[in-house]
Amino acid sequence: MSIISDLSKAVRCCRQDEVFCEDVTFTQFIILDTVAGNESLDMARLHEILAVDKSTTTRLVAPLIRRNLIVREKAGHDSRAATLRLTVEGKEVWEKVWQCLISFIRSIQEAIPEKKRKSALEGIQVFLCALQNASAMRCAGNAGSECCRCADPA
Amino acid sequence: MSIISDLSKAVRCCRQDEVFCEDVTFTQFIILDTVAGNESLDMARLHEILAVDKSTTTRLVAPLIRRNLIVREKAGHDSRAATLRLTVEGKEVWEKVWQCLISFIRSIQEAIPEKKRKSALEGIQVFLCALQNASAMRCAGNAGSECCRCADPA
DNA sequence: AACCATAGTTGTATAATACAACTAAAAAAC
DNA sequence: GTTTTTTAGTTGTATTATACAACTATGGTT
Repeated sequence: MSIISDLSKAVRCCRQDEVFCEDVTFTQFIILDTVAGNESLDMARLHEILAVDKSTTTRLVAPLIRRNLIVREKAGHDSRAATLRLTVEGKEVWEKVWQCLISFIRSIQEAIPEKKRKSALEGIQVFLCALQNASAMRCAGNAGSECCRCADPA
Repeated sequence: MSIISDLSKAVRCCRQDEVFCEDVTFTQFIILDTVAGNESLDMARLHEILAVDKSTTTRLVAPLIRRNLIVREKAGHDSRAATLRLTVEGKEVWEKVWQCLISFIRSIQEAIPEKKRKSALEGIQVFLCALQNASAMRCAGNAGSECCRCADPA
């Protein structure tokens, strides 16, 4: 139990620099990073990746558009759909935050005794898989249960 | 890098049942649990444990008081200070959510191959320590740096 | 008595998130 | 070709968590 609360605290600790770098939140960076990995990206694809409500995707992208880090265009195949691309400024910001994050991750790795690094990374991956599976199972398994109300699993 | 984003996603997955159980969020449960572990608890102690701003502690506790799960009293030693206690109803809700959580944690454990359980738990603990250390170091180490703005480490 | 520090609250604000309802476009059914 | 259904994304509304600044009231120090 304390692991989950520690997990939650650790992630908040991480996100506490909510204005993470270049006035970009961690979630916003995830979006920049996802869009950077493609010439352009469908909104539909983005909210699949983010695993949030479509409305949330719209809200998360809006400040990045407002700040001219991302530009939104009509998709060729469907006028309802939109595609996203990084602007020149968006690429610059993405690079800067990326460097920031790299050094942060490096300091995490350096804080782990070298002999334990491999098993730590394996351990956490196994745990995260289990956590996600358990969450998915809980939603499905408890469907209709009054005890728990669940959103769709990611 | 993807570990941190997976971590963030996993914790959100966990907290996605934000109305976790009995209409209590995960953070609210943490508070109930912390208060339950003591006959009564100082607010000052609570916000040390939560590692958030004092104002945030006030905000987090308010809905629990409003719903009569927690009661706030003046501390004996200092009229400015407040102490918190669970009500009878608060204890009932705590027990219910606790059971919920226990079965959730059990399903996480069951989702991990038995042979890997010990190393997974060790791995994640090592990682979380490193993450928290890295966060603290980053705030301290970068003090004054324009690149990163930091809140106080936890 | 005056000044400083502390405990907690309140005003203000941001970020993330979701549900319901909506518009407009595309796909399916007839 | 028309009608109905589905889909992509937006908007209204709302909650939760969080922090900074400023505040009041109380306690501690000089």
